[in-house]
Amino acid sequence: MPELPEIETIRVGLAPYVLGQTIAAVVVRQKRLRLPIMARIKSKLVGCRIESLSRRAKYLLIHLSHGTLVVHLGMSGNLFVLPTKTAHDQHCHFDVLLSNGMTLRFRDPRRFGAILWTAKDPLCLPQLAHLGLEPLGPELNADYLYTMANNRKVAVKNFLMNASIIVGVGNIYANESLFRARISPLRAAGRISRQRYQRLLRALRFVLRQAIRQGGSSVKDFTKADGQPGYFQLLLKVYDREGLPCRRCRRPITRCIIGGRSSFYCRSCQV
DNA sequence: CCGGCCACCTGCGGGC
DNA sequence: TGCCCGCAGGTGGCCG
Repeated sequence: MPELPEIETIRVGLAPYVLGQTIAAVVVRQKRLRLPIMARIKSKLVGCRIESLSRRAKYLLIHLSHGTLVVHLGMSGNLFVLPTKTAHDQHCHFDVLLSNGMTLRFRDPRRFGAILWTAKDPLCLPQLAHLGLEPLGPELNADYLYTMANNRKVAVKNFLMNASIIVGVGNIYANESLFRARISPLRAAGRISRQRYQRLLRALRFVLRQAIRQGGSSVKDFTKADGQPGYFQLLLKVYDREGLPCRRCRRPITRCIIGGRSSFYCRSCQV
């Protein structure tokens, strides 16, 4: 489900319900996520106030009056705000009960997500410390991509999804931005000109901003904090469109596996 | 250092 | 109807 636009949508959607609230209680039903929820996390959280929400890569950072709760949604995770006492199922692993009678709930069927807590700078956590640049941040430019790609033989799609280079780009938006930039996902990262990286960066930023504006994407089940579905899926040009006509040239969209992940592109438009 | 492969886990849809 | 297989938005460890 979640790439950068979905996390950003969740961050903005949760804010009005959780900011300024005090944590009254915490329920851990399943601590075995991709990384286990730390023992006695309740004692770290109860009594704290939620000060602000931010995002780094695909991690949501919940800044507390003492410490930071760091949430990653993996492949199937979601966060909702619901009235406390709302029924839960077997995938609702973690609840934060707030002083306003609402509960912040983490649900994740596949349990590839993670919930971390730190008293220190969360950007110093091992999971966050070595991440690449934010795609919408000011430090990133085409020269950076061109330089980092130098001599790399890996497919540009994998390069785009490499979080030590640039963060937040998952399978959907890698495919979509390469289509928009008219670059083949199979092309070696080191065989792309500076000018085409400029084009790719513009396409990536356009696609991400558009998805954020539309309230996030999802193939199946993405819903925003208020339970409304995201609508970006209506705008997908290539992802999950194998055999369907290219929106630009009408030839069928090709699917192939790159780096173990399904990839979609137009063999005519993308070179 | 780089790149390819695999594991982690559950659910769903398609084919037989 | 029901079973089995392949596949799914991410990350990171291991190995050559």
